[in-house]
Amino acid sequence: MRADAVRTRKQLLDAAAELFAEGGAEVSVAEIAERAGIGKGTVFRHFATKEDLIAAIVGDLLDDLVDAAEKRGSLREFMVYGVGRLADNRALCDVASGSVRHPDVQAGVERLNEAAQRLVDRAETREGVTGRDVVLLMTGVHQAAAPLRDAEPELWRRYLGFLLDGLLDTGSSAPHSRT
Amino acid sequence: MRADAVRTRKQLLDAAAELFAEGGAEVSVAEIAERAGIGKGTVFRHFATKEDLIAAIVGDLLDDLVDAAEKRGSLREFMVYGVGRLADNRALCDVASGSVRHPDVQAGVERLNEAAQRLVDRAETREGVTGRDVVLLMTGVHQAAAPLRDAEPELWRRYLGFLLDGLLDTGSSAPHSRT
DNA sequence: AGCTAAGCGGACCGGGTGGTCAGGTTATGC
DNA sequence: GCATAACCTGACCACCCGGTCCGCTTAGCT
Repeated sequence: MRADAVRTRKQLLDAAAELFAEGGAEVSVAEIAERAGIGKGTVFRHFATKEDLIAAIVGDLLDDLVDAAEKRGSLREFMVYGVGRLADNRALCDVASGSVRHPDVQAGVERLNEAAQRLVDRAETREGVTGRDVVLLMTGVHQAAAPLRDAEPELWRRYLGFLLDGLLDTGSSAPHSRT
Repeated sequence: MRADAVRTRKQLLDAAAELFAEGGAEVSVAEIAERAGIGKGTVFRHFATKEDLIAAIVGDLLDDLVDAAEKRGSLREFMVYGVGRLADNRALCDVASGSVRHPDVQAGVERLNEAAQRLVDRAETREGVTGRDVVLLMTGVHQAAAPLRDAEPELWRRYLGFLLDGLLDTGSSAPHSRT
């Protein structure tokens, strides 16, 4: 790959990551190209399809979450981190809601489910809770708080608290204790 | 209003209600007109804008939920009913996710929040829970289960159970409180 | 320096959208 | 039955989208 192509590709990926984070996967290719300072045709030289570009961006986000699942100690910590990421990245919300059907993305979600499962195995949760449940419920918590994202950006923490009290089977802290 | 116009309007509203329920608010006006057996121009004779049509349909759905909140005894029953409605009506999901900005719809949501508040007042919930929280959390529960809507259509019941255990402060069957 | 292929840009294409309008049709009051 | 206004229609418009393509530029090897 030629040196200038590498530079161009980086500009493209940076712009796409930024715009997808702000506006979700519906951001137009033209807009991304403009932000990257390149032509629209160039976008399709690097990625055959818009979906492929989305998959490249979202794949990194999912990898980051998998890392978090493996490095963070507790299920609770992981969920706090995960919902936080959902809250500041709309593209992640799009994959969570199933509107991104790219195979790479689905594989990434599968890896995330498995990583979450490992956390569940180590945690004391209600009977029958799976890693997949945890991942889905994180998106639910975020979606609930999303309409007030601007007015109350920290609302999801409260909602995640409600859920965790119903989900975790902690012998220590009583479920309904404040914060 | 002329008699034939009344009939036409009904056909339009029926078709729109059906299609919005199945496919959400993104269903095209052309599609609605076709299903109703009328011309596209006729749609705009009855509703100045597509948003107005959506608001008319969604307004009825919200009224139904307000009725449910007033007629159902318990908060739990209401939430089961509400999430069930979300599960079988995509237009309702769209208003829940905030993608419908019509003032009539916002007013409807506000009425729903108030009705939910009355249920909360009568229920034993965790401190500080509001009717608005309840409405938002219903959408969250649904959104969490939505990606598996086809594979496991009843999944939301399980997730709603988790949430209710964290939300309700039932003196009788304390969920996990080993106190 | 010069050759060549890789890289780039933006006009262009087909398809789909919400919305408009001139002109034909029909219900309804008289 | 007739006049007329309300009503309906579908061709049409402007706009936006993802994706293509060809002519121009330029990096990099020799």
